[in-house]
Amino acid sequence: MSATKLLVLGIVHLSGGAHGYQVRSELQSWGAESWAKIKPGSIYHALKKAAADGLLTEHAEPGNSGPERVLYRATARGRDEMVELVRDGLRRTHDADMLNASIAMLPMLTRTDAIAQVNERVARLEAELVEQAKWREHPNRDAPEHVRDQAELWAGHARTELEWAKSLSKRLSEGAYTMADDPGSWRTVPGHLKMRF
Amino acid sequence: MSATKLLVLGIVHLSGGAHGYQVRSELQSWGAESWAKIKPGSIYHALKKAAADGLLTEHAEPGNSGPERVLYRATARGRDEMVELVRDGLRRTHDADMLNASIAMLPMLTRTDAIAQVNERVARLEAELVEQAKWREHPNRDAPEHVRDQAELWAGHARTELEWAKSLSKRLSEGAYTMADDPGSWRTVPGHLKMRF
DNA sequence: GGCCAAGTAGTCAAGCTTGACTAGCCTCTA
DNA sequence: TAGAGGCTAGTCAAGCTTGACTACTTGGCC
Repeated sequence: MSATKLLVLGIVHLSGGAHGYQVRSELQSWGAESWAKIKPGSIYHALKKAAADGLLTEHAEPGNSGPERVLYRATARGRDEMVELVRDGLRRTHDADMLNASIAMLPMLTRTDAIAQVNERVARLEAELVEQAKWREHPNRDAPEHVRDQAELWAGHARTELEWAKSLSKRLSEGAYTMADDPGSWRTVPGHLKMRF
Repeated sequence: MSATKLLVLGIVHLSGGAHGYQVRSELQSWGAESWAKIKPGSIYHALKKAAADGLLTEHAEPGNSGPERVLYRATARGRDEMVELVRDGLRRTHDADMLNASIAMLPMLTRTDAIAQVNERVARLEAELVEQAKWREHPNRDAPEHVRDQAELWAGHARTELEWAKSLSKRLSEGAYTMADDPGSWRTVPGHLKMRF
């Protein structure tokens, strides 16, 4: 699960530099503990790891008020890696956490790129549904009955996701959201103004 | 994620004693690596942990042909704990892995119990959908636009799951599947015959 | 003025998961 | 008949996640 990594990198990028607790609070205000199941401990770990990997830089800040804290800033490599993670998360099926995280970080992509990735997802879901329908005609004798039944649920989820992805693609085409290449995006608006989109 | 624990305990119970590789193969034949994302390493770990916790017993078997191996058998406490895990997984929303694992182990429950748990899930999903609809009328200004959009996807999944759970409940009421209290269940059929339901 | 609750900021050990690796046996084939 | 490849069976270190814990500050209330 690199959803944690994606979200943590994303918040640091969007806010133009942040310390651990800030990342934690921001994710909390997005309701991310519930849909991404991220606990505080993981956030601090992910920040340190990303810094060790050269995706973020660490600046120790003496606590002006309150305890000492560490400021993290994005590096160019970090941004590239994160954009790649978002693209991957949009395409990859069977990974709800990554999808959720990627949606949250959608405006990191340019509009055309985002549309391309979402369309790729649509294509994959359609292919998997075809595959699954085939499987249902020739069920595996080894798998018990209720395991086959479970496949039914998965197919339902896939159809829901398919409709949703199609409508997202459409909305993006119609100009919804402020994407990376739009005026007023996180790339063109200075630091502390970014967090309130 | 205790889905691993549930599946591992479940296979050992259903087969009436198994060694690690057997559990691994059985899960593989169910396609469990894909829907439960379980890797071999986790299986061996889960078996050892369960044995340490008194949920399984360990019997070293000298390898008659091939390497040495360890036989695991279920204990009474292990069965109780597993039944509780299945019930919990059926009720708990927001945890796809547990739900999948619980469905796979559905016949561990008695029919009336299973129906009760599934109905509880239905009730919870309905409540959450109401909650979510309320939230959509008064969206949180702090959360960016696409995060709200993501909620849309979740609602879609919830509706799919709701329909599915209702139909499962109905099928169970109509006598589908061989449950724990039915003749021919895993509780009444001797050991090595159990794996082919 | 003093004390408690809540907020800020983060550490740490323990536990689970992952991916790569070991090692013996069996079967087929050149 | 030697070797490759695959199946059986499992180990292990490294990495990620979790939950509990520390410590300091601020604000409010009696």
